[in-house]
Amino acid sequence: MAPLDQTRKASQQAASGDTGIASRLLTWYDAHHRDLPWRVTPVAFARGVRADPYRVWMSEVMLQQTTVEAVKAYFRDFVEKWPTVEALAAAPAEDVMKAWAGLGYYSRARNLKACADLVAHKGGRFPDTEAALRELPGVGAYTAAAIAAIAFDRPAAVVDGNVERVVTRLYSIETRLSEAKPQIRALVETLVPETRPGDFAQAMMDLGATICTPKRPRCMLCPVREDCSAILSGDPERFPVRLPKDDKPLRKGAAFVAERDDGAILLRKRPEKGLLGGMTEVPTTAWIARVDGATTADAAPFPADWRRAGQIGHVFTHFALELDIFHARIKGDAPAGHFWSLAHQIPGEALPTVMKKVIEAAIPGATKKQPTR
DNA sequence: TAGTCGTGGAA
DNA sequence: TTTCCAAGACT
Repeated sequence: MAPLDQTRKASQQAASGDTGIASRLLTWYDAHHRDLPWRVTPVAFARGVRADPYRVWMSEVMLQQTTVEAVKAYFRDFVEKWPTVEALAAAPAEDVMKAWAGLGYYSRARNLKACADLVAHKGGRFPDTEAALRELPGVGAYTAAAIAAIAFDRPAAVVDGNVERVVTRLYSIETRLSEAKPQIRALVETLVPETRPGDFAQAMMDLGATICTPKRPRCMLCPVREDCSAILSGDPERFPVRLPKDDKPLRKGAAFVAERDDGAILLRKRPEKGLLGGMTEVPTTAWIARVDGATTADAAPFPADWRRAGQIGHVFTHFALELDIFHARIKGDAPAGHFWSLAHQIPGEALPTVMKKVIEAAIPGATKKQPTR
């Protein structure tokens, strides 16, 4: 079936009152939904309970390109520290970065803070329309639709990676995913029910996360298998159709862990923009593509009795990194642009994971909250 | 529009 | 071990 025909057929079904897919999905969701810290259960929703827009927004930003399991602990920590958007707006940006450390994509944390400041300044209420939400920093098409649907019960077309997978399978969309997005959105719009659009969105995502998985989908358990085109072909894993990815280049460099006699470590802050923007690091060389790999202490930001302390590897989204680690004990004041972080402060610093690896390589246990040394 | 931006778990 | 990629946004 041609793409336009698929869309037209779905439109006719929706227009003629065939809400079968949404209906079956919601029934399944009532019985099999995941219980998540930011979620209002279907039973509570039926009693009139509505999600707190602040918590919905917080969870959606954290969940951008991030797994549910990784988000849970951070979400609980954030809403405990800052229960309201006003509380988050009143917090120092540094504290927010520290609390976000380890979750990745750190521009999200900056945008989170900027958005909280903006919303709090405008009275503390989040906008309740997709268009107005879309204007907030860090809120794109997906997140605006998700908040509108989940927090404000609006029939927005919520399209994330799960939904793309479910829809491309339902309709066996052969078009490359990057080009199929408009068609996918149009199809989702035809599926969104008048009632419970928020639960429908969450049901689609739960289906994608637990049944219609990227690998080995559990089609036998799927509530919409009778509606699914891909299952007939016997190879639903084929969808969505993606382009093969390029290999990641390797970059190398050296990192320098300077330790004071009392266990303090010399740190500095990265520029606000770019990779690991606004986060804290130990001094390092530039991370450049090189084949010799022979880093020496000559590259250190200042002279000291640098001793090799091993090597760590880390994989970012678009490159892999190998860092040679050097360790030295130094005395005196921190060089310009650097600061000493006391041993008990180090676990709470805004250190991205790669930097925790570096410090651990030189001083085992230094970044752990309960030092074993 | 295509590249940039983290991390960790699953297979 | 390697590969994939997760409730994407921004430029």
